[in-house]
Amino acid sequence: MNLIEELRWRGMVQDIMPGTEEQLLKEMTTAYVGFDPTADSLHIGSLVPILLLVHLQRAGHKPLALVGGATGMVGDPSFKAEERRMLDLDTLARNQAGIKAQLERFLDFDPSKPNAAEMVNNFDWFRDISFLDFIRDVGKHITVNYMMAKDSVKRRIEGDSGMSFTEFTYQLIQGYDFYHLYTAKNCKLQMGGSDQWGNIVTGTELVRRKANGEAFAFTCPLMKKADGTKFGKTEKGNVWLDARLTSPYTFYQFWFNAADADAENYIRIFTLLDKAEIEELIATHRQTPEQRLLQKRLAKEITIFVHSEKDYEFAVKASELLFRNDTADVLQSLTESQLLDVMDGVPQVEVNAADLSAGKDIVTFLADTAILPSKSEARKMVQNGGISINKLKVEGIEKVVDTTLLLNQKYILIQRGKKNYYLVTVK
RNA sequence: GGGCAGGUUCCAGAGUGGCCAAAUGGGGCGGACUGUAAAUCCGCUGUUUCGACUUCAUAGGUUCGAAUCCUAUCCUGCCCA
Repeated sequence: MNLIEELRWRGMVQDIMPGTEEQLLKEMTTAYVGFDPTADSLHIGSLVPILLLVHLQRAGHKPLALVGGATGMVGDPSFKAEERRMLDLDTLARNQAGIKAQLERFLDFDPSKPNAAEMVNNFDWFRDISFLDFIRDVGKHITVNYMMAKDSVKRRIEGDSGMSFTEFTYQLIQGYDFYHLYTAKNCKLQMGGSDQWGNIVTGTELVRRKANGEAFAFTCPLMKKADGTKFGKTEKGNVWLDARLTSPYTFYQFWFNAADADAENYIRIFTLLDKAEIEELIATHRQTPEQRLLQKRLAKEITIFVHSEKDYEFAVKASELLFRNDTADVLQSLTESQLLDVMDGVPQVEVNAADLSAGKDIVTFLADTAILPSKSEARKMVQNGGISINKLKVEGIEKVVDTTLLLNQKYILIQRGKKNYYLVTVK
C-alpha cells in the first residue's frame, strides 16, 4: 500500500489535490503540517496531524513540523464564530518551546537520515517582513474576492460578530508559509485538518502564481464523535499530551471510554497497528462489545505511544481499583505504597492535620479543598448522592470528615460522581 | 460620517417598572439503569453564615422600587455615504 492508500483506508483523507498521490510516488517529498501555539502543550486533537507526519515519515518522505509563532499572533478565523483573544509574546514563546519539545518525541529528527524530520517556526521568516513588503509581494497575488469566497470565513462574514482585518489576513499569512517552505526547503505538500483546506489552497495558489511552481495538499477529516459532540474534551477540559496537564491515568481513561462506534475509527487513526490486526479486533469487538476489547487495546496503544509502557501499566492498575465495585474493603487493606502507586495521576489535595482532628462537615470540607467550587455546589452534590468517601457513599450533609476516615493514618479518597477521584493527604 | 437594529445568567433566546436570580431550549454536572457505553428516566445548574448578598455591555441618573425608563460611553450587525 502506498501512503495515500494507507491513509485512505484509515479514514484519514478528506480532500486531496489532484496529482498528490503521483507526486508522493515519484520522489521523496517534503511535506509540512502547522501547529498553533495556543497553549504550551499539544492536545489530542493535534495527534491526528502528528500521525500524518508519522505515516509520512514511515513511508520515506520528509516531515516538517511548523510551529506557528507568527500565525499564532494573528489567530485563525476558520469556521470559528468569534475572534480569538490575542496571546502576548511571552506566552507565545513559551508555547512554542513546549510544543517543540513534544513533537520531538513522535518524529525521527536524526539528521543523518535523508528524511529526517525538521522543525520550523514561521516567526523566523515573518519577523523581518514589513507590512508594506508583504502587501506588495504577497497581497498583490490574491484577490479579496477569492479570500472572501472561502467557506472557512463565511461564518464570520455572514455572522453577527464580524471579522477584523487582522483575522482576514490569516489565510495570506499561512499561504505565504507554504510559499516560503516551497522555495526555501523544496516543500511541495501541505497536510492538515479539513478546516485548513481553505488556507492550504491559498498556499498552493501562491506557489503557483508567485513561484510558478506546483504544490500539493490533502486534508484529514476533523475528528468527530458518533454522538456529534466535540472530540477531545472531558468534563475537565482538553485532553493534553503533557503528563503534567493530563495524567496518564486520565489520558488512558479518555480512550477507554470511547463509544463503540468511535473506537472503530479511532483505532485506525490513532494507532499504527496494521490492517489485518485492526480488522480482527473490530470483528471480535462486535461480537462481545461488553468486554471493551477494542477500547482497551486502543487506550493501551495510544498511552504507550504518547507516554510510556510504565505509565500504561499504572493506568490499568489504577482503573481496576477505582472501578471495581467491591473495593471498599480492598482499599482499607492497601499499604501506603500500594495506595500511592495506584493513585498516581489522581489529583491530590492537601489538608491540615489540625483541621481534620477537629472534624469538618462534609460541605465545608469539599469547598475548602476545592474539590467543588462552592459550598452550595458541594451541598447539592452531596444531596444528590454524588459524593463518596473511601468508596462509600455519603448519605447526607451532616456527615463529618475527621481522622477516623484516614487510610494509613494520612489519606482520604474522595469520589465525585462515578469517575472523579481526589486523594486527600494530611499535612 | 448618517440612519436603523441590537448587547440578558455557559450558549441560544424570552422578559419592556414591582409577581425576576430572571421563562424555554441546548449544554454541563449528579443519580437510577448499564458494558466505566448508548438510549431512557429523575434531580441540580449565581453566591450564601439561608437572614440575605452580587448579577441582565459600562458609568451615571429618574423612581418607594429598574434587566426593563433617561443620559453618556464602549462594542456588534444591517443600510446609506
